[in-house]
Amino acid sequence: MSQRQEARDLAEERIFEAAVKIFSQFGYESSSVRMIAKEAGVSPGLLYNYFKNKEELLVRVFEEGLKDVQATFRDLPDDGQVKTYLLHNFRIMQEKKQLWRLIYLIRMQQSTLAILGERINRVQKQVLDRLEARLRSSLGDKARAEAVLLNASLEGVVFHYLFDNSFEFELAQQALLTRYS
Amino acid sequence: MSQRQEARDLAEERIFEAAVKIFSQFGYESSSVRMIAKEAGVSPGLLYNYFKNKEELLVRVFEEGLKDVQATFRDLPDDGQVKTYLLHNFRIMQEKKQLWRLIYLIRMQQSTLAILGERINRVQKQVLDRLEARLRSSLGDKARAEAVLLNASLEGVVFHYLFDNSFEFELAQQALLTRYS
Amino acid sequence: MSQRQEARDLAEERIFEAAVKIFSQFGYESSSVRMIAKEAGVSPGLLYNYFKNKEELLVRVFEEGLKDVQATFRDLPDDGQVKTYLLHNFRIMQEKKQLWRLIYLIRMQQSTLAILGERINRVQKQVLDRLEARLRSSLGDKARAEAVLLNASLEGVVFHYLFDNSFEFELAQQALLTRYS
Amino acid sequence: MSQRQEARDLAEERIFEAAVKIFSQFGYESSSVRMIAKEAGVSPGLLYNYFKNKEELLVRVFEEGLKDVQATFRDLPDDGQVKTYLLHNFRIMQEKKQLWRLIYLIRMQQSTLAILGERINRVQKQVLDRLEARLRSSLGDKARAEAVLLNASLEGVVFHYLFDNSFEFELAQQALLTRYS
DNA sequence: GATGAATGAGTATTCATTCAT
DNA sequence: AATGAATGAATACTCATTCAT
Repeated sequence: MSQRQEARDLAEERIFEAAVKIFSQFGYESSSVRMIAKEAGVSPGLLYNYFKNKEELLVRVFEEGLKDVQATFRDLPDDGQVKTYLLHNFRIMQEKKQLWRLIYLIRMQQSTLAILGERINRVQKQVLDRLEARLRSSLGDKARAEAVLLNASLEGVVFHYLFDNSFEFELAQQALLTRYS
Repeated sequence: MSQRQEARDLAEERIFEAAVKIFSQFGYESSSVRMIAKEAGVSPGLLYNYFKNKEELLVRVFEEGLKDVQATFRDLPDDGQVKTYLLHNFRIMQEKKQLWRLIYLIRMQQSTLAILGERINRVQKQVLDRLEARLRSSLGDKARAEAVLLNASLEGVVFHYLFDNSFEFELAQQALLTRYS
Repeated sequence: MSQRQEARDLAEERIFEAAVKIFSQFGYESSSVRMIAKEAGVSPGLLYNYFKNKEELLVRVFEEGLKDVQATFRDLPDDGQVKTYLLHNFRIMQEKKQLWRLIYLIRMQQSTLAILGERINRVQKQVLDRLEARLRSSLGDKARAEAVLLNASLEGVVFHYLFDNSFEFELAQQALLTRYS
Repeated sequence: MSQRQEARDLAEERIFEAAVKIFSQFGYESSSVRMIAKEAGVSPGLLYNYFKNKEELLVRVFEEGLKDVQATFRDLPDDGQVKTYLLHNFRIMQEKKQLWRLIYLIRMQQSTLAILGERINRVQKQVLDRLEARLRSSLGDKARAEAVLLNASLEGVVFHYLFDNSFEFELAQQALLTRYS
């Protein structure tokens, strides 16, 4: 029973990893279930033992990925400073590049946003609130505006890092970190 | 003859507008030729009287849009200051919302980047160089790094404006403009 | 009135020639009405002023072509000998290559044969009867069998001449003519 | 697993047979994938589980058919005489009527010749060379010309047998065999 | 649990034909 | 007579999904 459960988990895990890889590479619509199954080394039919359909697979991949990122954030030592927050972001962005690509793709696609938009909005709000809190002490009532801008700036940097291969990331990183030291 | 030409222009224009709308809403892959034809109020076959294929339609939409944006930029009064540049961007972003959405979607999708990536890279480089030139006088050799960061920040703001409907644009805009006044 | 008639005939003639060329090159199904119109230098719509549809165009082309061939035959001096008949065939085959290709294509295509099969059978019978008559004096009651064989042989040579570009026509021609001298 | 394989083989076989039938009846271009699927009693999509595309289906049908014919030739007792060769041809022509129709259709259609012309030319050359060898002993240096003519004559007979339902095959056959006895 | 054969609706594109001009 | 814009059905092919094994 336990063995069977493990086998199940193994297959599910492989499908999962494959889905992250394929979705992040080709986007939701251009990724076929067959491609994911092949990448996972299983038959196309097996996906439907674990996921109701392609859409649910995307949702689950997104949810798990988000949990993963949030857990990583929690585990990193945090002194509440903005600089530390930025460094964490740059680190995770590099470690979970595929996942981040996927999250951005989902945020921009009407079809996927319809499914996951609500969830994304909640996370955005949380992120923004925490960033505002970090800025509050030094900036006072300008903290909210600066938080909104900093969040957008950081996402702009991440966006370029993920999708623009001529992006001079080091320069942007240094400039941003210097500003918050 | 003149009536012919009018009919031609009208149909082409309607297909064009429909393509901008549908592409920017769903992205290239998820937009079907049928959807575009329906939106334009014509039969699917008619598209091929005006555009060689779906890909050429995308390219034309992109090229025309870019030309339009560049012309608008040229027509706006410019004192060479960063603040003015930002204001122009915010203005165009709002006026050409659909087009900008489309450009972002293209930049993130492998299949469309394969078609238009080269063109986009050239524009990116040009934008960056001009931004660097504006910053040169006040920042000296830190101008490049700041240009890269500012460009990313601006794009982050645009990104949120376009795809995040809970985005507090006014706050971000003020914060950014204040910094460069 | 007469001028108009001439104009009509001119356009019809050009469509005709174009149809022979295109049909014989690509076959009936693979030839598009647009291709024929383009080749004729007229608009696609004009075809339907002269021909009810694509099928009727084929039928008319075939009929006219056949008439043309038969007229040519009639005009050539004939001494009633088999050899002369063969020479006439080789000559026309070379002069009306396109037309002959078309006739062969029609004879082998179910769709076109359904339309023209009856007509073709009648001509075949006529050809065969005349050939038999030529052979009667020298061969007596074996004339029919020899006529059937000779006709098939001749058509085999024509077939290779038309569709097999590695065919050694000169050799075959000499061998056949020698046999009937 | 065995049942799987049986199902596979059965479906593939049915599609194959259907393709032979439809292709030989209508030719390549005029045969639609739908028609073939319907004839085979399967859904159109299933074809692509067994054949990469319509063209590969044609190639496979052609190659298999040719192999089959060549094997039959090899298995028939052969004394090296022309008459025996002719008899073999008449026999196979009758047994593999559909296949032979298809081969003739392929040879006359530009689109299919582009695919299979090379292969067909090689076979043609081989056939001709062997025929020449059979004739060499009795005809000497006229063997080549006679081989070319005989081959064309034989093909003319086959052509009429396949595509002309008023063809008096028995007469032609007797006349040809008599000549080489 | 796992397979992969099978389906059928969907995709981009072509094309004979019509008809207002 | 002549045009060519417009249509809609047809084409080859793909793909998410189901289900017997």
